[in-house]
Parts: sequence; structure tokens; C-alpha cells
Amino acid sequence: MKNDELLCDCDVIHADVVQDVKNRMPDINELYELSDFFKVIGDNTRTKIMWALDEHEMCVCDLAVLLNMTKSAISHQLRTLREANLVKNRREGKIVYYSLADDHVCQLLETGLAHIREKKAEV
Amino acid sequence: MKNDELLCDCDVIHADVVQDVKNRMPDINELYELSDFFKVIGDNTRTKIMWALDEHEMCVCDLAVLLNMTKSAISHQLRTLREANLVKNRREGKIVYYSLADDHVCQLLETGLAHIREKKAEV
DNA sequence: ATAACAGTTGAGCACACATTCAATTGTACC
DNA sequence: GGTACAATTGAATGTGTGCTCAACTGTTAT
Repeated sequence: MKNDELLCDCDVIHADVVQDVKNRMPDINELYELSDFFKVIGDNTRTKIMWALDEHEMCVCDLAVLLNMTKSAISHQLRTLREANLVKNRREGKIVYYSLADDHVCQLLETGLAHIREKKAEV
Repeated sequence: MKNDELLCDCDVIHADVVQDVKNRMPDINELYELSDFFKVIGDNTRTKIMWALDEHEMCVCDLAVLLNMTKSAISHQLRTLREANLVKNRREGKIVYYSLADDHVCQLLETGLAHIREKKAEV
């Protein structure tokens, strides 16, 4: 079976460039992890949670009140964020406090926001 | 109708913190744009396209060959990237060449990759 | 022990979205 | 004009995922 020919429906135009780029591309699995990582950030609820936690550590209830959502919904999203190493938590009795994992995270958000504002200003 | 009470299923625990964070949160619409922006980056195909374009400007056919996908699929994704101001293009005869919109984009990807590698090293 | 409540979890549903397929546009060459 | 091909587009399909709902866990206090 010639899978390659079947999938791509065109002739190679710049074979040298393609080969060169192919050689220099990062590890394919790392790219998977990278897009998955950005996918986690790329959700409105999770973005709001992260901005909130950047201001102050909060418990699930606080976040639920702030964003006007159920504890369950918040908890599900916090789990996703935790698994992506974006937030960390600490338990104090019945209450679990969440905060951003590190400054890295906040920095990423700021850079993204800067990009948006910049592009808007250009028009 | 008391929508607030219906949605959030818990008592306020740290009312002062919640109020304080609420006051300092960025504009809600800007947060929407921000998460949408990261959502665009957070796709495996688009991530691969961006890394490729970071190495060299390429036409749709080149990308299709490189990633072993149809021109149509690539073109759809390029449109999404263009609308998010992540890539730009120039026409030369029949061929349209794509490249990254600016260094900003590459920087974001690098930061994300650094975060992943860092977290992996911690374990 | 048991009641109360913060938080978690799993299944199910509804919606979003990446790819496919088929048709169309834009440009170059004859 | 007509053909060839790069690229785009719209509709349809199938998969992924965010929220809901209900049940459950962990901790505190009586």
C-alpha cells in the first residue's frame, strides 16, 4: 500500500525545502504534548480560573461563586489544569486551596494577551 | 429569577477574596479572545504547521507533503491561523507562500515547550 | 456514630471542530 | 478560449470535550 501517495494530493514543489524542514522539526511526540498543553490553556473557563488564581489562591467554592458555575464543573477543570502542571493545591481541613503552579504560566498568558492587543492596535 | 443562586451550589467561603479578585479580573471579552487565541495554537496539525513555517516559508503543497495531508485540510487550518494573526501569506503566481506572522508566535511556542520539558525534568 | 459540607468522580449529553469530499476560484501557459 | 494546477470554500461527517447530574470520598464537629 502506498499510503503516502494516497493522502497527499499534489506534486512536490520545493522538495529541498520540505526535506530540510523535515530534518529540523522537533520530536513529533513533543509536538503532541505541546499542542495538548496549549489546548488546556485554550478554554474560556480554564483561562478565567488561571487569571483568578494569579490574583489570589482560592478554594473550589470561591471559584464557583466567582465564575457562577457549579463546584463539579470547576473541579473537573481544576483536574485538567493540575494534570497539565498549570496549577497546584494544598489541603487545609475540608478546604482545598488552588494556586498557579509557577510564574511561567502567568507569563504565557501575558504574552498571549500582548499579542492580541498588538494585532488589534495594528488595524 | 435568581439565576445566581441556581447555578452556584455552595456558600461563599472567602467573600472578601472573591470580591477583590472580581474587581481585578481583566475584561471578560479580552479573556474570551485570549482563550480563543490559545485554542488556535492548541491543535496538533496547526502546531506542526507553525514549527514548519518557523524553519522556512512554505506553500500549501509543501506543507501537505511534509505533514502527509490533503491540500484542503492544510488550507482550512491555514485560514484559521491567518484569522488569528499567527501566519501571513504572499502570492507569487499560482503559488501562495505562508510564513509566521512575527517572532512573538515562535516565542510563545518556545516558552510552552520549555514548560513541558521543565515539568518532565522535575519528576 | 452520624450529620454536614468541601471536593471528587464517572456516565451521559450536547455542542464544537478537524477532516473529507466535491465544487469553485485564481493564475499561467498553450 | 481552453487546459492545468495551486489554492480556497461549503457542507457533511465523526470524534473530542465541557457541563450536568448523581453518587461518592474526606474531614470536621457534635
